Amino acid sequence: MSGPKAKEHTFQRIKTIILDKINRQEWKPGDRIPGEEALAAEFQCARMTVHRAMRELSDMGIIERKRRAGTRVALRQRRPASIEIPRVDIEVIKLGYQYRYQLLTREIIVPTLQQQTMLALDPNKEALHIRCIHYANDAPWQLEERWINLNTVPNAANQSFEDSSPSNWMLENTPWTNAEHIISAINADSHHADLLQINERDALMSIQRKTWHEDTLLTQAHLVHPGRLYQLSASPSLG
Amino acid sequence: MSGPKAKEHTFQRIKTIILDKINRQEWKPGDRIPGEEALAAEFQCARMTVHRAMRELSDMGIIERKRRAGTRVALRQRRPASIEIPRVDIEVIKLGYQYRYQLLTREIIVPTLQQQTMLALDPNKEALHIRCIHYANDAPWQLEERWINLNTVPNAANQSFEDSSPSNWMLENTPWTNAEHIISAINADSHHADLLQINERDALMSIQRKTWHEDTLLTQAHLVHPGRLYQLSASPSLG
DNA sequence: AAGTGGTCTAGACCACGGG
DNA sequence: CCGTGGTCTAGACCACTTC
Repeated sequence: MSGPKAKEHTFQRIKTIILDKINRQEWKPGDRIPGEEALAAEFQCARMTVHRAMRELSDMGIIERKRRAGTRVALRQRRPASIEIPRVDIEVIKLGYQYRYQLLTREIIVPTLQQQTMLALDPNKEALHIRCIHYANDAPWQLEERWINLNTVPNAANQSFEDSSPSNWMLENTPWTNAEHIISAINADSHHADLLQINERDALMSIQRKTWHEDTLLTQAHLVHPGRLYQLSASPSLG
Repeated sequence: MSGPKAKEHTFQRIKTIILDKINRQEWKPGDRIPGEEALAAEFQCARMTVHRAMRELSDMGIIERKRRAGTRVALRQRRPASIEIPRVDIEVIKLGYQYRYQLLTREIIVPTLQQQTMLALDPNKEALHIRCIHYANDAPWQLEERWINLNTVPNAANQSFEDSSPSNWMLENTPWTNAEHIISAINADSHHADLLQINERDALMSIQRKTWHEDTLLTQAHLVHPGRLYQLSASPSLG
């Protein structure tokens, strides 16, 4: 019973072979590797097919390519990793817990000067400020504090956010083009301790997310998780 | 003074146009997008060129493609972000601090049973255990605790690690094929407080990294940063 | 069964940048 | 300069999956 011979694509086969040579140190960092035409001849395929394989290896950071100079095994092995920051409700359910959402406060106010500069909001303009908690099996999972720019997302003013969380609403109703995350570890203050039902000074994982459409800020969120419960995992984005 | 007309590649132009239509909600999530042949006719180019553009959009998670069913704007917008876990010495220098490294302990011992299972090390086999600190301007920046599998990385036994850190040595001398990172927030214990010159219970950012070559574990590292000083940033991997 | 995307080819011209 | 990679073409056949 030999397994069904899944036909491997030529470009994938070439990738695997090149990767293998690099991993076995047959080609060491800095070494020049044969050009596309030579490889195409060796693998009996079109140059485009080799090119596809090499481009993907280049995207992975395994090799470095320069015109005229040719292709070399990358010297400095990067550690780029892909991290998925998931929708909080989906994540909680996927872990087998029951998800619940609670709105704490919702107000349309003028941010303080400090917040204006931090959030890149217009001075003296009102913005929507929301605080809410996401629960997993009635245990606080994430505290969310969010500012929404009413200039760019005016519809948000009509939403009560009593039943559905602003993060989901934003994701589903507002197209965005860019986002930035800052991940850090902080100590819980008395406020955090109260809301998240933990002790003061407990370690918290903090995620600050800013979301833009083109060049205009849509929303800024500060997401805080109890450190004991929460972890992010990152793995290399492989080809 | 119109800028120099940098020639934009056709596939890139197509990507931009499609992305723009999606961002402008002209094509909404779930909508079907014209097929490759239709787009090729519209853009007056070969189908392969359209395919390249669409494949990259698909890799970005913007669209979803299925044979026969066609291409649709992705319903569930993913938030994959790219995070770079840098070499500690390079990062410290890049921030403008002076880098210093100090070895604390280095011993070849048999891991405890708990460590054996955690590290996937062979039972009753010796492994190299290292503890060291990385400083930025004489302030502790990162505490590193590392196990190295001597079956797969025998050369490590000959390294003193007194002058250069094991993480750099591993990166430069040992090819690896896969890695996994777990990021969490923890409270400092008395040990941490002592070594990192902080207070007990201060928040720490913990990064646990396992590195493999094919299916064999090479090394496992626990990297701990004072939370006040350290933050990771993640941004979408754009095309 | 038929329409869609996925791969591949054998050429071509172009752009970059090291020799 | 000129070798190398980068893109593009106009076709072809194949694989998948829904109609």
